[in-house]
Amino acid sequence: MPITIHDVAKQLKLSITTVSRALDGYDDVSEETRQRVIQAAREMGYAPSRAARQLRRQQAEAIGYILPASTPRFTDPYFSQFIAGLGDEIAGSNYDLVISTAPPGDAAEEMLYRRWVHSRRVDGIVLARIRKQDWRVRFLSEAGLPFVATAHNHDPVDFPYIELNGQSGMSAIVQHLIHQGHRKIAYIGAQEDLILEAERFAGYRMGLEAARIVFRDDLVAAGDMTRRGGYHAVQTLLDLVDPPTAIACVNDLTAEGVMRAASERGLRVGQDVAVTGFDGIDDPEVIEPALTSCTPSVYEIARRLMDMLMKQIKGGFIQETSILLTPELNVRESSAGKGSG
Amino acid sequence: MPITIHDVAKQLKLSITTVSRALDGYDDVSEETRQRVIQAAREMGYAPSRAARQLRRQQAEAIGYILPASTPRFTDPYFSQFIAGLGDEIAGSNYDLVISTAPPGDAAEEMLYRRWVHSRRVDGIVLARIRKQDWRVRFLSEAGLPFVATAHNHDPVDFPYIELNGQSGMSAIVQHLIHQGHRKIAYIGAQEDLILEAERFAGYRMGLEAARIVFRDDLVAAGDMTRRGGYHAVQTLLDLVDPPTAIACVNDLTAEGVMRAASERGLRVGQDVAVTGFDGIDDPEVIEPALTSCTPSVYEIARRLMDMLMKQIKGGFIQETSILLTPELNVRESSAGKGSG
DNA sequence: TTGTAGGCGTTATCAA
DNA sequence: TTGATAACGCCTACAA
Repeated sequence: MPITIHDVAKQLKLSITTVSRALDGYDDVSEETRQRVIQAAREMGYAPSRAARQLRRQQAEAIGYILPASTPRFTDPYFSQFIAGLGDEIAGSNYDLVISTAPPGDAAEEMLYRRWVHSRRVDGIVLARIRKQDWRVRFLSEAGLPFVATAHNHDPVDFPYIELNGQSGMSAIVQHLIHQGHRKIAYIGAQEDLILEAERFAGYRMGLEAARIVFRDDLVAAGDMTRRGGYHAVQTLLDLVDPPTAIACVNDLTAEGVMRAASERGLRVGQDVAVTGFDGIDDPEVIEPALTSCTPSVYEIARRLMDMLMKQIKGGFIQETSILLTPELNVRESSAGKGSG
Repeated sequence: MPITIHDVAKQLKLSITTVSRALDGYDDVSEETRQRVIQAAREMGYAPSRAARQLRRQQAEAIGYILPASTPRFTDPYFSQFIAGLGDEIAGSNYDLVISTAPPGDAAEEMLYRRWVHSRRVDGIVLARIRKQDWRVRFLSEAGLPFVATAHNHDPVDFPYIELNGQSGMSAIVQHLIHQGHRKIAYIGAQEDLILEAERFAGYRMGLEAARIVFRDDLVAAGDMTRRGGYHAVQTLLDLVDPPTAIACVNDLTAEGVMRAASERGLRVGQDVAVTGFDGIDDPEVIEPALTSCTPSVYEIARRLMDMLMKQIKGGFIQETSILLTPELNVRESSAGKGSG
């Protein structure tokens, strides 16, 4: 039988009101009483019942995040880091992070969102992988539930998000490579229907144009944002009669696959060939050479996103509602080498 | 303003009692009434308030899992898959999965567990990475909160777990390697305070002994269950005057690091050197050669673990309280090659 | 500075 | 078969 506020009150011969307010830090309770209450609460192992407090306060004190588990075995470190960022940021408050998995676009996904909203399960939601047309956006904004997202889309509804500017970021990467002396710069992209692919590819072309380098479409290959995708996509590029000296990848995972393929062929990454990523996965798992990518990292973005959501919930008002971050280049070994001109 | 049971009752000119029971499937309500209630509830978008129901029922309808985020940027795919397994299994019920992050052994970790228990935040907990001496075990069993773990330890307390038998598994791996013709078999282990390390290492030695191969301690290196750890640990082994022809790793990630190091040195994994993992991470990210590891996978174990916990919570009694699975070998390319004798 | 009392939305007991 | 009513544990306006 768990300890309730009544037990503490009885023990101290005080009313539950006083106990409640002493614990909540109201200033209309004498310092001496407060100390006694705090002391007793700790000794008895008392913590307010979550359910009761939620009912009374009409707040769930929880944030929800639905993992887009397309396969049962998703393992992009992007999501681990994203969750870590959300978790670390929320840790300071006493809000909880509630996580569910559902395949994107699935009926189960819709059920889940509805249940969370109708049963007032969470006070806010973090939306990942926004689709071009996303019913969730309208649903949540109609329900009046605060949410933030990792990208914007073309829905008519305005909502807060933080997004890395893929175009300027990729353009900067290409210009960096050019600055290193590279002229034959390849690009490995993602699935065509993703917004981020369109933007990053546009950035790639922009970067080339800025240096008046002619676009060669044999230097473009399609991956799928996985290591494996990068590994396979790069094979054709490396087999070319006139192969690239630098390879700009749509994300970090693709770049890791590329590096693996290169080193299997005896090419030294950072010397014989330059490789760059995008996303800033800061991963102790990753092995040298360190990957040139950009900041802020996913982890950082997740933290800011959570902060933004909490402010929205608490204050009701946030200053910046939509943030388009210009990524900064984080040059490391993988693109240190000089191109062959 | 969310819809409550009163709204539904008023709309139908029924009492809240009837509505509640119609929705909960009691059989003392006429079929006609039930249909009307269900219909109206759906139309009005009614779902019972989580908080109120929890308060009344004295149940949180949630399971907790604390991610051992040693650094802010943990990214072991093991955890992604573990979470996916928990999430997919719980999805059938209307329980939620509550996830927090805390560095293992940290004060914050302890606070978190205490808060969850005292505020009756969760009905059960999944414990990962059990330590040899783990205060959590005693704490939870004293608090009477159901929990399950991914391993047992030497605490005097009995608790339900599912565990891959590290000893027999690793022993089987070593014997497999011996069968392939290897005699110089190295082992790369994990942190010493982990139970799984003790067991898997014991399995390694058992496997050698079974074939009367003399144990060489220069063939043992310590990693930390990361790719990077495997990558570094294997360097010394490969630099030996009399290097190993096969390397058994404590987990899949370590093995990936080892494969990377080997291929950088021009060694063909599966031909020049055999490498094996442990855990059965079934990861679309992983690149060839396919890694010899074992089944059932983490994902599978997570599902069974969640199932076990739910049964314990619901029924109060579970048949098998501790399951020691004998892992089956999943031989793939990485250990296909023949040893040099 | 402290105590009394009402109600948050359910579910469960009992009576009609 | 249905309805009135009492908790569940907490917070807070109001009274003392």
